[in-house]
Amino acid sequence: MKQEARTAAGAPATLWERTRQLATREILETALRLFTEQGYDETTVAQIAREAGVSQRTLFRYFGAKEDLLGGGQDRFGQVLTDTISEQPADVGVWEALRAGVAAVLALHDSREQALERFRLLHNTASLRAGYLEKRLRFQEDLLPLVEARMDTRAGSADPRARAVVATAFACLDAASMTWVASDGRGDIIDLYDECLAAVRG
Amino acid sequence: MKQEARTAAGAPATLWERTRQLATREILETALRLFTEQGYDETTVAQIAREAGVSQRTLFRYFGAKEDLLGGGQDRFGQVLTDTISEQPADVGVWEALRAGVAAVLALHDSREQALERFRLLHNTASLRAGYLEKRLRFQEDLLPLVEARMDTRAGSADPRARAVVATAFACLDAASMTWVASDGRGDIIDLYDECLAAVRG
DNA sequence: ACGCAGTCTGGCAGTCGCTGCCATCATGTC
DNA sequence: GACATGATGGCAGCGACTGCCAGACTGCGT
Repeated sequence: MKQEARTAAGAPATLWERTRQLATREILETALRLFTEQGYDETTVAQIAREAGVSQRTLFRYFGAKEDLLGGGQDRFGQVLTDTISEQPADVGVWEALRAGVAAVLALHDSREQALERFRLLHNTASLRAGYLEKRLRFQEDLLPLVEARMDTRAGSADPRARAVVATAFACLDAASMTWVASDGRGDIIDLYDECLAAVRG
Repeated sequence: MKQEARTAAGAPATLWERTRQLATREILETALRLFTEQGYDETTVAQIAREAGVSQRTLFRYFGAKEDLLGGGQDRFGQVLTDTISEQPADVGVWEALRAGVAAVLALHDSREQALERFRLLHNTASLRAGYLEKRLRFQEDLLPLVEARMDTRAGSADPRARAVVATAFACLDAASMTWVASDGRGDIIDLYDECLAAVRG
């Protein structure tokens, strides 16, 4: 705790961190390659560890679960979402604020191809969807207070409307991304999202 | 295949079917008891099998997975949903048809207490939610053609609107049931559902 | 340069959900 | 009573994941 490693620029201070980053990258790349080559379920953690040159035990110390090997740091998504939304001016409506959050998260992908590959893997693999949906629920829970602040919510805990609004936003995002994948990445997801919302609130 | 067992009334024809039903019920009751007593994740399949007086192997032959031990035959939910919606007259709108389906499924529970207990277990157990959400996705996929038939959907596969509508309906159902559980089962879920939809469709 | 302390690593065993295989036993039929 | 048709239970095994322990390594003070 005495000497923080520089997170942004510059080489990491200690040798440990350097090797750690190297191993992390190696594991991540191996995993993504094997996943796309032979599918998520057909790839065992043991295989990834073997080909990445680390022990299975170490791999599980780096990444707590197999899902985490997808990379992209999905946990960051939640952060960006809540940050973007809470940064919106107070007079911006709920739907607009949510849209801004969604757009910010979508802009997080490195490239169109990478996004397409991730979404494709996600929507086509049952075991992955489970994890994604689980995280999604946590995001929804985190967003709840922010959304309630922008709606005149009833007192007490028996007001389902904020929950419904948040869940609907995610539902539209899902529909949009699924359609986007189905059409092989034509157009912009955010346009599809707008279309979904229009269809729902029309 | 030569002598069908009577499904509805009367004792089942063969002894096998009788014992089978008995074992099924015994397992189901034991499982539900243990789940509510000590939680879902804290209850092992081995324990259920032991206390129900069958081998673990047999238990897995009766129920393919641990989730299925929750009973209620959630697979039936999907059937009732699609049936109810497809039975709606052609001039009934999408939202109304979906609402009818939701109401039909909710009416499937034996009692208010049972429904509350199930929803509570569902919303509080991560591993259960995963399975539920997975099934939900299948239901959504099954509903898609029915909903598209009631909307003037664009040609091609790049129309996300039907997906969005279905997903929104489920999102509202989720929000409603979560709020219902949070308020310990006060009021009717279907009323909360209506409130959610009203909030979304403004 | 050396030793010590704090980490990191790999391997082993074990848990839990779940499946395939096979011997055994009960059931229904001829 | 003999025989085919299942149902059952036990065993081994897989895959994700965890706890534990010994050994290797790095960083730091001397």
